Amino acid sequence: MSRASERAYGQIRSMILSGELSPGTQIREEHLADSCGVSRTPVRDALRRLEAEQFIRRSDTQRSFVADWSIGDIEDAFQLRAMLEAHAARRAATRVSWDQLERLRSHNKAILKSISSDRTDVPTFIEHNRLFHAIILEAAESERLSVMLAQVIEQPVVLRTALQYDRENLQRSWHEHEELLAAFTHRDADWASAVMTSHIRRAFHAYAEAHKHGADHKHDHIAA
Amino acid sequence: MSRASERAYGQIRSMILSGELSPGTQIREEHLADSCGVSRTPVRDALRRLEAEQFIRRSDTQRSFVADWSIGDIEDAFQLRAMLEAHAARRAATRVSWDQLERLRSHNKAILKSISSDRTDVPTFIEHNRLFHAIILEAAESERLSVMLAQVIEQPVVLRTALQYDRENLQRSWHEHEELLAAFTHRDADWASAVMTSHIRRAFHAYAEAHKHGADHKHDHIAA
DNA sequence: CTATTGTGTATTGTATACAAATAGCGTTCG
DNA sequence: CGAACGCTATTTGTATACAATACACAATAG
Repeated sequence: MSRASERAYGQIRSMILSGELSPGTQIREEHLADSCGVSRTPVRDALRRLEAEQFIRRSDTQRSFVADWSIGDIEDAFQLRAMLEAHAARRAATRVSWDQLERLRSHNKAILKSISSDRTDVPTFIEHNRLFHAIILEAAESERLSVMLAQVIEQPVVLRTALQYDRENLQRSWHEHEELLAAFTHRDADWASAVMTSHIRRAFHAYAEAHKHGADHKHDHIAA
Repeated sequence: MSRASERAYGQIRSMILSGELSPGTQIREEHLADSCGVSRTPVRDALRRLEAEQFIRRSDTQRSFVADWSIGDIEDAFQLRAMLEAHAARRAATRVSWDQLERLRSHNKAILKSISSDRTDVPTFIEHNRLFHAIILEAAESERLSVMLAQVIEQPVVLRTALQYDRENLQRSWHEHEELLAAFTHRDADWASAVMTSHIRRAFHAYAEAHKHGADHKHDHIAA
């Protein structure tokens, strides 16, 4: 995308992710245009994209609001994510190249390193984790699947899930990745799919566990 | 959406569906603006939506083209659709209301009627079929799932699939709907899911069968 | 003859002005 | 007192002008 439009998109998105724009807030195009330093045209562009990605909802009369996710919506997203990632793993199992396998191994080594030192390096963990999953998606060779998964992965609360992990969860994550690698090495689609389902569902319960305390779910994003 | 924007969207979409805009064609905003009788602004709006729905692809340099689906892409779409609709059926099985069940039965009655007369009424079949599936999606109660399924159902080639059905296929379709109704009545999620998978996969093979003749897959949409 | 750079044209991106629609609120009427 | 109406301020939608960018093709250098 072009400069102004891309900038508006990124800026609004991170405002939502950071909680600066809290769930349920009404969005005014001109206001955002000012705070992004561009005109309304690229802001509108960005809003349409964010709407398609379900970061933003529109009322029946065309007013925009920051999406407000209930705990049910979040479980819903995890359920879809589990299904889609399992599908990706299944496809990847029979398609993954030697080069991709090497890269997967390398990222999981980096993950191990990030949780082995005295102080766990969570940002590094998150980044290599992201790349690990991205390679599987690449190996799955389905443009459509990639687009869909992006919609379900990059949601506010989901993005923050890894931050909830305690050390034990992070280590399990590494271990599950290793098992995934084993499944890929044996080209075992069923195995890969099952491990992935388990991997994502555990992530959901880690999230739910961390959030079942604190009654006001509406502001979890900010508090997390 | 507002009038001009909505109109542009519908018009461009049907131009793609009808083949008036053939796959691979470059799209020029001003040209479409003229043929829709609106300015470029709402056209751009419409293009963004169609891009999100994967009717349109953009080059790395921001030029728009009508999406050109290979047979592999189409199988891919059917695979995702089968998975997502099965998931919808699974969820619907335990949530469907009495009223929704009644509506499902009524639409399937209409389907039976449309294929029972001397001359099968395919448009009527398609419409009631669409509504039948829409009610299941409604009963599944997942906004996100609805959005995703829309992306995968409403593709050019998929829309035309029913037209490919011979009478036998249409009757099987009715029968599978009846079985789905039985599964719902018994609140049997596994059964519902399995029937739905089967239902969609059969539709894919009906499509593939009808299209394996005729070498030039690029123009199937037009020929169909 | 091929590759590369320059220039004009076509196409998309952005800003702005104006039109249409909506919401909030006070007023009036039942 | 409450409901319906209509006004005004606010917000979104559309058109248009202009800016930036990409493409096609020609000219030129190697």
